[in-house]
This record gives sequence, C-alpha cells and structure tokens, in this order.
Amino acid sequence: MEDYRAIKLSRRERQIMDIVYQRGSVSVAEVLEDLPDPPSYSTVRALLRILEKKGYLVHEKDGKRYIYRPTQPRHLAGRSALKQIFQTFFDKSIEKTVIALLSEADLSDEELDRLSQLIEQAKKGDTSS
Amino acid sequence: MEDYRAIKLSRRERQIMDIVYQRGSVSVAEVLEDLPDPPSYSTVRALLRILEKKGYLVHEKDGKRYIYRPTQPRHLAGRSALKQIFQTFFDKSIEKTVIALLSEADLSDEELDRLSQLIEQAKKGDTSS
DNA sequence: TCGGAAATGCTAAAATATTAGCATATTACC
DNA sequence: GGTAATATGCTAATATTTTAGCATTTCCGA
Repeated sequence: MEDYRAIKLSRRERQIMDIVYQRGSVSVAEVLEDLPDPPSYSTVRALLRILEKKGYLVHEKDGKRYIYRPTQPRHLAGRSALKQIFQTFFDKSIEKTVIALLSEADLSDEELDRLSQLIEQAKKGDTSS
Repeated sequence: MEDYRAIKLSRRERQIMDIVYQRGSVSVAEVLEDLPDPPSYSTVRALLRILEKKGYLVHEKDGKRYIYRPTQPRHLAGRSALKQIFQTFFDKSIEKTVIALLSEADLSDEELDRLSQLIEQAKKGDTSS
C-alpha cells in the first residue's frame, strides 16, 4: 500500500491515521482526544468507518467498544513516509536526510555509538540489499 | 509555520506543496505535470492562488507567467516534516528513524564515511544544541 | 434482571474543496 | 502595429468531506 500521508486521504482521514499509528491501536474516544479542533464523537466514528471501508483500518471488539488498528504495519508505513520526505525535501538523498535528523536533537553518546556501529555494519555488508 | 503536511491543508493543496518543495519553485504548467490525476490548468491556478492567500506561497512574474515559491524555506519545512514522521512512526526516537533510513537503501562507502564523521562530531560537540 | 451509561448503525444536512469556464491581459513574433 | 498563443482574474457549479442527530444495541452494576 502506498503512503497514505501523501496521496489519497482527506485532511481528517490523515489526521486520524497519524493518531492510529502513533498509538498503535485506538478507541473512538482516544482518537477524539488527540484530534485537533475535535469534532463530535459521532463524526469520529464516521471517519473511522470510512477508513475501514477504504482498507486502511480494521476493528475488533473489546467489550462493548471497537478497537481500530492499521492494516499496514507501522514500520512499513513509516518507511513509506520517510521515502516521501527525503524525496520531497532532501533531493532524494538519504544522507542529507540523516544529517538533518542528527541536527534535529542531541543524541546521547550511547545512541551515537550505536549508530556508529550500525554504519560500520553497513560498510561491511555491502551488497546485501 | 507548522508542518503543512500534517494539519491544515486539503489533499490537493498538500500535493501541490509537495511538488513545490520538490522542485524549489514552480510554474502552473509544472505543477500540472506532476499532479496525479491532473485536473485542468484552471484548477491548478485556483489552488495556487489559494495557497498564496493562505500564506504558504508567493509568486513573482517571469515574463508573462507566474513562478511560485514556498514562503517557508525548504530545510525548515523538511525538519518539520521529519519531526512529524519520527513522532508518528518511530516512538519519537531519532535513533530509530535513522536506522530505518539506513536500512532503506544501500549508501556508498563514501556516504557512510561522511556519516561516521558527522557522528563523531556530534559526540564531541556535545552540549551544542 | 433491569435500568442506565456508553457504545454502535445509519442517514442526511452543512461546509469545504475541487473543478472548469469565460473574459481579459500580456508577450512574442511576423 | 497586429495577431496568435499563452498567460491570468474572477466566478460559479459540482463533488467530496465533514459534521451531527436519532434509533438501536451492548454491557455493567445495583
């Protein structure tokens, strides 16, 4: 499935999908909590139903209420989203994107060490695409 | 300005802003070229006018046609977008995001070396937020 | 068990986004 | 200068999105 953040969804639908991915799974009430300019409960339900019909979500029952989950796994959705980003803002360069990320916040030395290791591994496992 | 990709804009508006940031600056015809399910020329003009009115774009004349540019610099928009992404999909962890990026494509050894250097620098310039 | 709180199912109105058309202006070129 | 090609300005119809209301169902606790 392609990046929902880029193409298909309406404004509210996208907002809701972001909330779903952030939380992992959601009840109607939770979505309502997180939505900016929150509409009515009823409205949120309608949107979740639409997203399910479009195939982006599924629900299961938890007691008397529904819990919605994304159909596309989080890590895949994340990768798609990242791809969109570095294509749009960083000349399709992963390197530039990483640089921007690193300058975004101060990582701890441990985190930096782990990244160093990762890069070393990448250097060795060369053609392992 | 906040991340236009997350909150405010409609589907078409967002598509157009992505195109603008990808190209740097755009004519109406260029936007039309890149839009999926392209509408009419007239439609694109209307949307660009709306985006300008909302403050996301400005235009200048180039001969007889308009060239539109984003008001927010690309690198800032990119940072906002990245932030959104790692908050939504990577538990607010920059490290996890970098890892995802590295696994996304095979970087050349030179690129990896440059990243190593960058990380070393980050280790030294510790409190330099 | 039965009443109330809190869900969902379904439907339709209202608001917004999307679209295109016609009139007018600008430029390039002969 | 005149004319064709190619812009823009403005407006309004259409489609979609967003919204909420009312009826019904489900679960929990007294």
